[in-house]
Amino acid sequence: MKASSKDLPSVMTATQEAELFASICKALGHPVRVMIINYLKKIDRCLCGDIVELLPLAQSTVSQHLKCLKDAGLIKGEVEGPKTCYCLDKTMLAKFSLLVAALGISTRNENIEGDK
Amino acid sequence: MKASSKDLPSVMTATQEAELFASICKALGHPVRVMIINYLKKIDRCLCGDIVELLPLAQSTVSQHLKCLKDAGLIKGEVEGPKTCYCLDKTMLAKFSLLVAALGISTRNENIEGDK
DNA sequence: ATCGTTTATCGTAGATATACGATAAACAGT
DNA sequence: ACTGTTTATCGTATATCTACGATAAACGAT
Repeated sequence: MKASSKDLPSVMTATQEAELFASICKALGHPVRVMIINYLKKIDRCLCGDIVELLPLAQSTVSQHLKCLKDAGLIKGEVEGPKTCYCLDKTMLAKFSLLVAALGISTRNENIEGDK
Repeated sequence: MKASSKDLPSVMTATQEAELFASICKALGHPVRVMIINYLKKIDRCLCGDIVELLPLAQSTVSQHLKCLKDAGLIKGEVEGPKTCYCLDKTMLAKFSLLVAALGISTRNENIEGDK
């Protein structure tokens, strides 16, 4: 995407919020990563190997998914010797919740342009 | 040894909810599509051409993004002669809201596996 | 029927994503 | 130092995504 035009209407500007929201959604856009998030929500913290044992995926693949979630800021990894302990980053998840709320699904809708 | 997909714990099962959530997130995982959603939220309904005029993208590209959002169920397209009028599908957006709420990072820590 | 408008789809090129095995790196314990 | 354990990263093959132009399809109006 080019998105360098400054004369675009504000809704169509690639705002930081839209970018952040899209990047989080992208990270959550794979079932395995959603499952990992759900799993972490349940057990609080875990090692990469724990997930490898639970999923029919190679260790390198799981590690890659974890990296994806970590790059998006959704989880944190704390190195403990040769192991890495992962947990949810609740700050980012809360931020995500706010962004979704800002998508505003209410039945009300205000007309900004006035007409069409 | 690895568990076969039948023995996976329920959190690690590719539930319909996880699949649905991931597919919605995937559709929202591109800034342009987020902008389109925001735009639709603002003006309620619009044509493909309206968006083409606002973004530095080819018509075919915009149409592709619209198809992506439509396939994910986030928007509806209503054919009006040679034109197609797009609007948000608030039902799906509400569903998305619920799924995000289920991710819920707040103090409440309920289990989302019950499948409503 | 023909023209103009609008949109969807096709074909395609280049970039990302996703999976894997192999390997390297970082320790803990002998 | 050596071994075993755990994880990250590299290289790679395949698939999907993203963008474009060209074209087809649908329709209203001449």
